[in-house]
Amino acid sequence: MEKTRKRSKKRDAILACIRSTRRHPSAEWIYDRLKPEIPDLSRGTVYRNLRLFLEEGVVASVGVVGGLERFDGDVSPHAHFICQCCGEVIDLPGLASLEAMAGQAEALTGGRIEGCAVTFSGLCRSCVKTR
Amino acid sequence: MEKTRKRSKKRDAILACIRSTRRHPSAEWIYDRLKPEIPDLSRGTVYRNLRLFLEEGVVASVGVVGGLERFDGDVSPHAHFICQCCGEVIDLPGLASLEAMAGQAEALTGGRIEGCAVTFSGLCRSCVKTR
DNA sequence: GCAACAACAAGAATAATTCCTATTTTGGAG
DNA sequence: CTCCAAAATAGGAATTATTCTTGTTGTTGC
Repeated sequence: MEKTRKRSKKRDAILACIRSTRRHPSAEWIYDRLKPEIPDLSRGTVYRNLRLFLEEGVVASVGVVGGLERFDGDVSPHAHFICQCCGEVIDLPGLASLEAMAGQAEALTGGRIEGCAVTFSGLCRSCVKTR
Repeated sequence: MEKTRKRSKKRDAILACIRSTRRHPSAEWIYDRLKPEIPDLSRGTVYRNLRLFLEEGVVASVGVVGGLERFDGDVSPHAHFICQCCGEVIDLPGLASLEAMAGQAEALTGGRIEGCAVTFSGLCRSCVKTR
């Protein structure tokens, strides 16, 4: 609404859906969630708009978990924790020294850095318990 | 050689191939490179052994670039830079505060952290020039 | 050498994503 | 409001990386 430049109800619904959850959804999850509400929604539309959002920078890709790419409506720099057991993706805001690292990386590569993903993996608290 | 517990010439060749390059190869790249040398090599063998190596911890997954998963024979903790233009993956060793971040993350999640991937993306030096 | 078992080849099967074409929706102009 | 051109979409076929299956080959220990 605020940032997207182009029209379309479905596009808006997809973006709203991503922003409405902290679950870091996959394309299929978004499709399943919106389909009842918008019966004539097709997967192609979800995939296409996700790519557009990535280009525009209004959503970010968190990585691939269990073969499905996961997205995040929060594009501010922050890290993620991915549970190898249940596949849950958890935000880790406020991690220090993230920008310092980006600076070092830019100096090392001599390129232009546009994104930064810090991802920890392991077992989340509840999966640790059940083992 | 030093670390793998099980037999097989082809398995050894695949691991040696990964360790012989800094290009962070994909499964297909490994297959293409070894095929002339080992004509009766099949893709299944490459994929299966890569999964085994991941389980054993002798190789690491760097992420998916352009739809292909990329691997790294260097499993020591270090960051990567991925060029969005040419797809090159560059090592960034010696980045400070990586372990401090892992500690913070473990405290935040209350889970068990087993892996850590720091990935910067953008344009590499040569791709910046050609733009 | 031979039995037991792990590794393998070959290609079929799977599944996420992209692509293609005809149709629909949108926003603006008359 | 109506009509038009451009943009977006539906639906499903096509693509493609990866996994799975079956029968074969190679290896190890005896």
